[in-house]
Amino acid sequence: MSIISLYQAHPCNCCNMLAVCAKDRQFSKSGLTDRSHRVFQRKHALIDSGDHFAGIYVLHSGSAKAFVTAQDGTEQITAFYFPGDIIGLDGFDNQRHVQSVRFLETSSVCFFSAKEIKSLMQNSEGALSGLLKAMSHALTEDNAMLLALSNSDSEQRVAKFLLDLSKRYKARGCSDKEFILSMTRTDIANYLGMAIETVSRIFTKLQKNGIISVAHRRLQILDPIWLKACLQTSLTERLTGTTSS
Amino acid sequence: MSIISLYQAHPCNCCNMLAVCAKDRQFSKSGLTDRSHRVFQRKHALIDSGDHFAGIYVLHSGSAKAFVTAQDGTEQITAFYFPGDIIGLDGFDNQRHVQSVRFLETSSVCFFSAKEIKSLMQNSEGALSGLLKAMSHALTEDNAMLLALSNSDSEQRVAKFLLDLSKRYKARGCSDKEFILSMTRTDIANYLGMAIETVSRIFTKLQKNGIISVAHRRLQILDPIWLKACLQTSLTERLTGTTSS
DNA sequence: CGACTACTTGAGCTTTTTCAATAGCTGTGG
DNA sequence: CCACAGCTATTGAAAAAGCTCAAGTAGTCG
Repeated sequence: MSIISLYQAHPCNCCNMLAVCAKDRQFSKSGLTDRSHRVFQRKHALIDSGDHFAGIYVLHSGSAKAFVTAQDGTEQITAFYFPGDIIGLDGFDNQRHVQSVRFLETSSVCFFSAKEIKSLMQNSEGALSGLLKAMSHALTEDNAMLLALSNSDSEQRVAKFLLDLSKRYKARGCSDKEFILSMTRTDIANYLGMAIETVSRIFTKLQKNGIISVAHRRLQILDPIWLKACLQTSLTERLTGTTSS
Repeated sequence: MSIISLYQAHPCNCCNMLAVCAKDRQFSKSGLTDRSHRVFQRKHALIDSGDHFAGIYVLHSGSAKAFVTAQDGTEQITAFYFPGDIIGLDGFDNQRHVQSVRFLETSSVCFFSAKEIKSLMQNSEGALSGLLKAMSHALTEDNAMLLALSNSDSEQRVAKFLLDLSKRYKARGCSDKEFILSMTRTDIANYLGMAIETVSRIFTKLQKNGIISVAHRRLQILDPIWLKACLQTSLTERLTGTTSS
């Protein structure tokens, strides 16, 4: 029940999260009071591909990325996580993790062991349907991403990416107009399936047209309407020759 | 338990499937004996996007495709299903389906209502972990697809697609060297995120190089080794100028 | 302060798409 | 049994989108 209500609310404020984790500690009074919360630094690994599946994590603060690795070593980022997101759902299959997870900044997570999950699921109908929902939701996200990747050009992908971030920040009570990109351009490019130079160029283009303002990691969405319009048509199509200096 | 063992085994033969569905009928002797199996014709819909989530289906025979639809009406195929595959897992989130599902040929499915699933999950630990596995597996598949879409060129994608099909047919006891493509070129192109002409050109190219033989819907993999090699390097790179007539 | 990493920008090149034309297959009806 | 319509697939040529390479700038960390 705890894991799930948390997932649905996408809470950012620590109070919610702590309440949840506190509830969890009450639930299984065994010995994981100290293990249930862990803090990690930027670039550190939460999960490595191939790791044994011990349980799932709820991101408490900070942010993280998940990626899969091909035989030739190339990596593909499959998700970015923000507070309240559940990490490690890919481990139920085969009891091993397929994805690796690294933090993008100093972050903390709350751990739920497989045993805890199992008993939660069997004792609480809400928890069960909640977990199924969470996984189902992750599937939907992936599908949306697949759709975006194969049916959109670079500009549309970047626009979609920014709007997604905006939505997620808003859901967490943060500003949806101005936020810090916790991932590098390289991460963004990888996630969106394009070259880093292309990301850079599109940022520049959007900025020149007054749709966003981007300086280093700080991003502002100046014109959400136009940004949303980018999802449909390409900028150059809509502006019939603008490119003002 | 029944749904799951079936998923893991990926059985193609009807006996296995029927046994499973029979087991299921025993389990809930209510009134769904007649509703549990349904037959559909080619192009008919099993699920439309937005449909209320009633339960999940196990494909019994035939094949199907799932796709999501963007605001502008463009569709993106997200999965192909073969006997034994579970359909409809995206519905747990929001109690509505995001994906639509259409059959590629005359097919039959076995239905498990949400109620049945719930009681199965709470009474059988195996069933629970099995369902979680199935969903987790679907996530992994999606991630693999994401990886392929953004890190491979067209040739590698087509090669991967054919090898995947081959593997899935083999798992179902069918030949992994020769099979019928139940989907159109358009479907393949859509799934792989490329133009239909590109699919056609790559098929031609692979055939000219003696790697596959393709006539209409019948496909033969003549040289699996080379096809696998296509996943790594492009054909033209490996053949240092061949293009024999 | 220097090395390093992250980011931006330009130019040529490659891949893939788009457009257009053609051919083949399927099913229907005369 | 053939002809026709409609869908499916192949092929070529031109155009576009995005990638790679290369160089340079700007923050960041020790």
